[in-house]
Amino acid sequence: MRVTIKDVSRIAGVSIKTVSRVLNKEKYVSDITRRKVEEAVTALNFSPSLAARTLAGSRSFQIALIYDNHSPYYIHAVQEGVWNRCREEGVRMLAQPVDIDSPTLALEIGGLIDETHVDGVILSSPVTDAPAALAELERRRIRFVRISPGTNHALTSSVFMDDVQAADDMTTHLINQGHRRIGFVVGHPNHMASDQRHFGYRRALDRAGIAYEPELVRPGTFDFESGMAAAEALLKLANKPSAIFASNDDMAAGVLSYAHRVGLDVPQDLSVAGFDDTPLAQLVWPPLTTVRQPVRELAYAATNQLFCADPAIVHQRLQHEVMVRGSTAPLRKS
Amino acid sequence: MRVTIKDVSRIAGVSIKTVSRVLNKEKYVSDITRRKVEEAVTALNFSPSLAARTLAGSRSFQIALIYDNHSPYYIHAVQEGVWNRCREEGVRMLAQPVDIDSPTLALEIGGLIDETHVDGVILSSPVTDAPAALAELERRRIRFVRISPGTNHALTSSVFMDDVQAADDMTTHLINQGHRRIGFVVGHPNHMASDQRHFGYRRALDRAGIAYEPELVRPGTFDFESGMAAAEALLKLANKPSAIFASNDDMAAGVLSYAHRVGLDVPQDLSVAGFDDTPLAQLVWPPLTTVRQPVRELAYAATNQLFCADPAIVHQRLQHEVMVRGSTAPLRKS
DNA sequence: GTCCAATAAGACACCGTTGTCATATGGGAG
DNA sequence: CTCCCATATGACAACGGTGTCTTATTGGAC
Repeated sequence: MRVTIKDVSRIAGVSIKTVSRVLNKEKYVSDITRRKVEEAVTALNFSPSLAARTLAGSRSFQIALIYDNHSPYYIHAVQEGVWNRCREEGVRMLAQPVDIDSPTLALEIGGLIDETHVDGVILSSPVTDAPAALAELERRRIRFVRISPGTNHALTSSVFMDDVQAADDMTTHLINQGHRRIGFVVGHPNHMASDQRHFGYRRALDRAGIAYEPELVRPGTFDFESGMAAAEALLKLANKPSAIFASNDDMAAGVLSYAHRVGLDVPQDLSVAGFDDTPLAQLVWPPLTTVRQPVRELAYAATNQLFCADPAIVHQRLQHEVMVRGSTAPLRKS
Repeated sequence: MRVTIKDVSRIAGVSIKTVSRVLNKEKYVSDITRRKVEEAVTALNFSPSLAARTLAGSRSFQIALIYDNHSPYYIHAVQEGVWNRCREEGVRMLAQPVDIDSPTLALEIGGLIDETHVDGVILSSPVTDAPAALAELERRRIRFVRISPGTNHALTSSVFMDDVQAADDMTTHLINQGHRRIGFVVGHPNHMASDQRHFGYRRALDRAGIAYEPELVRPGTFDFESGMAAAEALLKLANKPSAIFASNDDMAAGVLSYAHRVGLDVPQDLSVAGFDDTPLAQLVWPPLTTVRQPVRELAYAATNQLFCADPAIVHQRLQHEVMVRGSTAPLRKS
């Protein structure tokens, strides 16, 4: 029924082992033989069974992408980046959502690896910092690369951007526009990036000689509602901020929305900045000034490192960019 | 190194075939034996190799989800729905992005099936209507279920919502608010849903005795920019509409954005309605009146049908809902 | 007491590849 | 001319499970 390597070998007039050699681009195959095999493969439209290759060989031609992130945009971009690199390599990507707070996290990841024999794993933030996940992967001595890890940098290769510097850059941009009272909305406490962005904000203020005021800093959870709530709290202060920097775009959209609701004009009455540059940033009014995080590129680079033969641990930093759009403006003289 | 069924059989003191029986919940295993095996499985933390099961058996415990949709929100919801049902079934989901306009589409899908031996396939719109994809799946006699197909309904089981009725309902809602000149932004011509929503709009107008005016209908491609362009065209008409119904949320966000840009107040000067109820609908100002499309539920139901033993072709319609939010208001008397 | 069907469990081939080892050939160094 | 190594190919076992067939062992009907 199914076309197998035997059919190919019969048509090409060689042994199955030789077909296998051609398939795996091994040395010691003559050009004539190679061509015969390739022709037979094309003629029969043969695709080797991954199951058989996995069972017999030492690779499975599959890698897993493990994530627990509730931003569809982020996940989508990560999947795209990983997939693009996988496709070049002829490797399948298994996208695996998990819950990092689940007590069975390690079991799930272990089961995934046992069942699928994946050749490697990409960990997307915040799974990058789940101790149970890291321990399990270490225990199995499986190769893995992390995208934007927050802790334990020495553990594995990773790719990331400089969240501290990026938040510093954005804050500095606002300061340069004359703002002195700048509100900040912190991200979800599960994400290490939240803390880093918070620190970048503080560092920029410090360098500019502006006092850090706790009342200008509000907790958030990276979602729209928490941005709105934070905006409400900040704008009800007696001495309210002239700009609000939310540490992701969803929360910035929440700030924007609250501002509209109470009749504030953005950016004339209030400047608003976000972080991530998700497509959302350009789907709101006014379009958000935000930090572009190169998610697709990060995912692509991480996958590339996984495929890289060299087992050395490499840390690769990709460049962020401050995208200035309509939601920020110089401080109005009052 | 790896824990195999042999290790389990040794610990449990039974043959590997008996372990296999327990794993597959077959009949004719005594309770005592079953318990012994289960204990050994737990003790060794054994997960059977999917590769071996696939090769030896008649199932692969994997299904493929094939999509080509550029809306991250939509894909994310579909993946979640499919994944949720798969997890219950102990089956892995292979998420496979494709390009429906690629000349190698059939080859790619064929290769995927040959390589992975998937037990079934879920097709997400608009791959549901790509003739090359359908023909390839038919040829291989592989079971597949479609989510929101636009054509060829008799071919397979499917789940969908009534796009015509939904667009009709939304248009009727606007008419009930007093609007008579209602602009419409058509979706991407690749998607059958575009045509259906367009027809629903027209049907509602017709029933209300309002003339269908081609100048009020603009082409779009389901993205923000095309929504903005359509809004510009519509609002520059001599006799401009008092409401615009964009056939998805991204385009509605574009309409909103253009309206803001030219200083129109929504909904006082212009009502805007969308379609899909993606999270975006609540991340813009004002929040969008839109049609809720039950994407997660559709995906879940489709996967459920795939797992359903009964091979009968079933068509399942899920209910939509008009979500009235802040972007629409009764027509102002002028 | 005999027979048969239902229950319970094992032996063994097989799925479609790759890894290992054996074998054959050709050409350059000595 | 011999020897050896690089090149080229094949035979065969192995990977870790499931399908099929065979072989006990019950227990109820006659």
